[in-house]
Amino acid sequence: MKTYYITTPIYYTSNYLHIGNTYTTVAADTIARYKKLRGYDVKFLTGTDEHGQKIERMAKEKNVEPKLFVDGIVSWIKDLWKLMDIDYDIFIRTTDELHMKGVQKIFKKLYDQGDIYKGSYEGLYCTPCESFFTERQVVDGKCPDCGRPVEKVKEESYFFKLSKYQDKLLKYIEDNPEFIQPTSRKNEMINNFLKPGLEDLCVSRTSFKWGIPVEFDPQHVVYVWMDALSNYITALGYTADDAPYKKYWPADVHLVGKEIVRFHTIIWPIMLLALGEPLPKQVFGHGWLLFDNDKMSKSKGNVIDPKVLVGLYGVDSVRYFLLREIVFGQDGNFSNEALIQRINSDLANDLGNLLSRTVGMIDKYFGGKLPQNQMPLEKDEEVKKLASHVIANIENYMEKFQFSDALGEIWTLVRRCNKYIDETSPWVLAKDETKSAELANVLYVLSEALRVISVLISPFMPNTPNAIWKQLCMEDETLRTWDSIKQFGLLAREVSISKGEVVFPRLDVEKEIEKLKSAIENTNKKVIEKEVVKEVQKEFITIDDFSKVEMKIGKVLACEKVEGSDKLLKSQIKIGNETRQIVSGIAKYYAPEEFVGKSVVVVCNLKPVKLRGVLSEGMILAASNDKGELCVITTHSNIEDGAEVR
RNA sequence: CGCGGAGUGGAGCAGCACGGUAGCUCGUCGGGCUCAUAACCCGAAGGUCGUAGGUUCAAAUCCUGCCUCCGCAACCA
Repeated sequence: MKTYYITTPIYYTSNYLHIGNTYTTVAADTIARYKKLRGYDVKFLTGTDEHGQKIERMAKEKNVEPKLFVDGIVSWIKDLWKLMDIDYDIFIRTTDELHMKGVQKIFKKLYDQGDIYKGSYEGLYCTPCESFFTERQVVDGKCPDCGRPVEKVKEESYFFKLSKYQDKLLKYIEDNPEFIQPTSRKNEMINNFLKPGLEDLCVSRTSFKWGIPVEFDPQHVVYVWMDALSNYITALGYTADDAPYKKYWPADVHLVGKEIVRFHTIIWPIMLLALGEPLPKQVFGHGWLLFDNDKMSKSKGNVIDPKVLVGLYGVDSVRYFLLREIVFGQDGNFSNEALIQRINSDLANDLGNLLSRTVGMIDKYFGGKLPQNQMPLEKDEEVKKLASHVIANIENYMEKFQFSDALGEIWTLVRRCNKYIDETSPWVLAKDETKSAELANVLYVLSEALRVISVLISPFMPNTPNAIWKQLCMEDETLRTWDSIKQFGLLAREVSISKGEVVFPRLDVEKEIEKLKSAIENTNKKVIEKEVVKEVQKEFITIDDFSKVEMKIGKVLACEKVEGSDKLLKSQIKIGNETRQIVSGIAKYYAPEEFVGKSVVVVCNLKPVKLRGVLSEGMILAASNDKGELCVITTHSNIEDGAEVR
């Protein structure tokens, strides 16, 4: 059996995913389902990229282990894929043992053969933020995050010799026009990066720990791309013997967003060239999903949470919209109006209604079962002919991932069926007893067309076909295959029906838009980070664990706002015979002057950290709720500072 | 001259790599039908294809300049 290996990018687990990530994954899922339907042995890979400084830092802020932090996000993501009916075969996490081992081996191999060497990385560093920035990122010589000056810092790190392979890669790209799709992106890569020449890539870091250690130099962790990109082969057990790797690699297609085409068409192929492995057959860089023609971003508060949409309209509607509305490869636009309109006109009016009227007539005119005696009409031929055209066209479009066109084809058939009803006017036939055989035929043709349609939409919309099959009592699974629909008329003549729910109820446009708008706004208001901690699984600790935390009563001697921050207060706290400086994120709830004199609970043996560049030697305990309201813990009656809390 | 994308009837998009009647969905207007989810079917109006030049018998499509919008620039799909 022919194999087909398709991948999505692995998603970075610093936050929840939005509709854009969902878009990529839905597209990949649709291709995977389609290929399965066409008889391929498919492997569909997705997963998560879980390392890096950003995650290390976020976890630290939440006071959880990085692994625990990402576990929370990963389970959220897996839920999302379940919700979206994503039928992946492998879910790789970069924290998986299999992956980490694989990356270490790859790194070592490249080092041993001289493609990775030790050098020093010079970059612009912002000490309070503990981050490196590129020259382009820096704004007027200042850190783009906090606005403080950055300084040039040298750090020992390993480099990967991209330049060594650039000519080989250029040749490969030119010899394989299908490799980078769409073509416009190919030109971009060649002109923008390959022709000017590549710089060697920094592939290790010593400035943080949350990553895969370099086996032979554990000071270093493997940096970003070498870690992330390797997933496509480690997931198949690249380094193990007789692994699926041998069967499925090279990948048939890596589906990626346009912003990471570069990594997938330059760094990744060069890694593979260096390893002596075959290159993926294709990297497809699709466009972005914009919101009302604006880029989605958290700061703009216009991020669409797919769970909200699915909650309101169901998976199939959302998947249909994404794949129909947007030309794959180009940027597309999400808008509430467009979503509602698509659902209404295509799904409710055209498809849902077609099913409903067909089933309704079989019920009304024949008591729910068509008679054997049927008489074909001339008009049938047009429907049949169109059906086979449509199938052929879809096969064409799907090879090029033109989902929108493929769906458009299906809908020409749906519309043709509605027209066929008009042309044959079953309600007229029903009045004339001698026309009973013609009437039965009309309804048979419609049922059969619906069977074709149901199979055609199944890669795009995994649930709707079931509803159709149920209403048409189509239990025979051999009638649900791709090959079976190429023959019009396989469905048994005596169609029985069982009336069911309306598959896509018609929506009241204005009401729905309002509803959608407020639902989206509400979810965006929620402070996302708050939830992360909640979702991290709680485990029991023992009294010994608890006693590791040293807490004492402290008295606030002085307190002031931390400059450049609207959340932080810096307090001098007397704890017995020592005084400590502690920074806490409570400025929104306490004015510095009202905070002075309070007795508070201080965690004393917390590792000191710098917050906004200000040293903090401990933590003041406070209670906070989901609304973000906050209240510092204080004492009920007088007790001297320095007293232990236990 | 950093790189790339976009500019097509009221809205959203296709078409452009291989020049030759400007297509689709929604909306608007008119008509038909009544099986159906006030759904369906037919018809009509509406476009100097951003702009200025060029190539050509012929340009939305190829070339050049300009204008406007957007994105990327080594961890946003």
